[in-house]
Amino acid sequence: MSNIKEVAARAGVSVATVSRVINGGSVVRESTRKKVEAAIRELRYSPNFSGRSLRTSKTGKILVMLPSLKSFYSTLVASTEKTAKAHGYSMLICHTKSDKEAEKSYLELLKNKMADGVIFLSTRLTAAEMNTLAREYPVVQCCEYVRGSNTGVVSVDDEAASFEAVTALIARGHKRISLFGAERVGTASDREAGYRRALASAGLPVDREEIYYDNHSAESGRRRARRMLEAGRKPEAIFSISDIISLPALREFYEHGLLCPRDFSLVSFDGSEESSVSIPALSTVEQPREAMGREAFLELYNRLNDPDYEARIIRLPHRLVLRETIR
Amino acid sequence: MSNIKEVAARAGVSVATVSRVINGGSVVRESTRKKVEAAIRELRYSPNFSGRSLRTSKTGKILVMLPSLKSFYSTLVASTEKTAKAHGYSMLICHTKSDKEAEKSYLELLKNKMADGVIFLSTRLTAAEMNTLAREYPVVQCCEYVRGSNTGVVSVDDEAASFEAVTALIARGHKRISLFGAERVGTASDREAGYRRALASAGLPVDREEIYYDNHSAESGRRRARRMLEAGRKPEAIFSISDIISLPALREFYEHGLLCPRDFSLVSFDGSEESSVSIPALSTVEQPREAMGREAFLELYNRLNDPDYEARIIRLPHRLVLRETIR
DNA sequence: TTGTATGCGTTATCAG
DNA sequence: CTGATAACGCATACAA
Repeated sequence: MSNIKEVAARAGVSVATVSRVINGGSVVRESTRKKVEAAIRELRYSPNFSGRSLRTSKTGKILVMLPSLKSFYSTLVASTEKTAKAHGYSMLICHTKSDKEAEKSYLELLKNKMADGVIFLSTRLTAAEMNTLAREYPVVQCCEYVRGSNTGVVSVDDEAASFEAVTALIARGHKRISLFGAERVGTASDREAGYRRALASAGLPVDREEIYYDNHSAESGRRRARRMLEAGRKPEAIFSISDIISLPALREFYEHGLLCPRDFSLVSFDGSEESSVSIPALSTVEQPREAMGREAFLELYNRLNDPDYEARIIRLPHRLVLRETIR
Repeated sequence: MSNIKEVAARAGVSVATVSRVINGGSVVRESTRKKVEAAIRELRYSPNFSGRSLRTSKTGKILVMLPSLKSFYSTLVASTEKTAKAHGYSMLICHTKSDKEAEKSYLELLKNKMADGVIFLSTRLTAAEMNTLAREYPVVQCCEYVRGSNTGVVSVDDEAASFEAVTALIARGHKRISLFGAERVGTASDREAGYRRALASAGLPVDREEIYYDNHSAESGRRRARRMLEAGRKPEAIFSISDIISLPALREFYEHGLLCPRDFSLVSFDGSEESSVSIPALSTVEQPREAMGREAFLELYNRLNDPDYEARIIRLPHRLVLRETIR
């Protein structure tokens, strides 16, 4: 409601002085500072960010592109935000629903000077589009990322983690291991690569019929299971690239009388809250969400403060958690 | 990068004309419009929102306060956003973690003129604080809300729905029905009221020992179950005010050898995605998320366009879905 | 240590 | 139908 001019008038000083008090850093006589602060309080003044960012061409805001609201992201995003806040930034969440158009529309906020940078937790952009974007704005991809992009990247070693997960299945004596995967995104390919390497290492053949591609949604979990059953196959062991896929798949199998680990084994990816709560509890590759969220912001922050900062690829350690879905 | 002045220069017109083209509505000769549009394209111009909103004192943005990222909110929020977009607004998600300070800090965006209004999907504000806020800004509460607030409200009839849920339990012959509830928020009280009325209607006593208060988190689900077992009680039937609480509770009981519906029954609230995927699938009160998200925006929109608009309380129909957790 | 003046990018008023 | 210009709220260079 009130503006800096009114505060200045009330405090009997100029707007410049009020600005100095607000932003700190400058030398202001203690007594004037007191007066100004009193005026600010009395008028319940808050700076107008449009005015400020018009002037400074900074917004103090970053975007986080979220494909869906699931609790896996809750702690991750909380960690990003905490770190951001500690560095004077606030965070705005963009709910993209894995929709490219929605994503692009949110990206307009960058062009419109409503935000200074962006962290992708998932994206539908191509590598080319991503690179174009990153040339102009600070960009970091976290967890998932597209291959061949020159943005900052924070992730686990998806290939190695998947290798480990599938190897655990093999160690339990499983020979026919299906992949519930997804095409396109770099992360999914890496996980598939780990799957293939694990089979190869064990001298097991890769059966193309055992690879089930679909998108990254809950429905797709059920769909994969149904496809498998309709093809006349019963699961023996499954490596699934995401908890979000695993849970509905488990449910679908359950509805067909197939239970884990009695009838088959499953190892999944993400280490979401749900993985430890579900019945049976999922064996899964846990990603260090706290650290990932933090590092994602920090990487962005470097670039935010230095246009010439060279983007890094940051790999964080995963942890394979074996629970009830493996025999 | 480029601004309206550069576009004007390139098109050989004044900035006023460019503005007219951008905003439509005004009469502009077809040929000049073409020229301007070409210039905009060539310069890849996007309007600077800070400049615009400084001038118009509108932002075209609304805030959505989200206590946590869970898939229950995914479709709801998607529906809000779709409706918002259709009305020329974009939506920013604020991840409050049910933390009052975080909430307040996001509310600054209103004061800072970064957003025009706010939808709460949950809040820690008191009724007084909520009312103060609503006097100054457009505010709607959706799903959950605090009692005695004069904001717009969109919800189901929590009392009636709970009555129905508990009555279903009673109809199955259950006599000792525990409540997994929460104090404070209006919604939780309403659900508790429905629970009490159902018991009373059936001539069943309310045993205070069977009421388990705690907060609205996943951990609290396990905690409640543990408390019950530690008190030497086995569950017979449970009415839980949220799926997010029910699932971990089920898991905790399961770890103690207690299974649903073999050993006890449970009816829950929300109708989240997880409720139909879990094993066993939850019996739950389904909220019409799509409609709720839509109506929440619409209610806000009314107030956005008319400061004198009188806030309404909008009740939407729920649906009791009986699945596997009830015998 | 403080004040004055300018301009950030936009829209809207007013004149032409 | 179009152009010139003031004003929105703020931070800062420069003057004092």
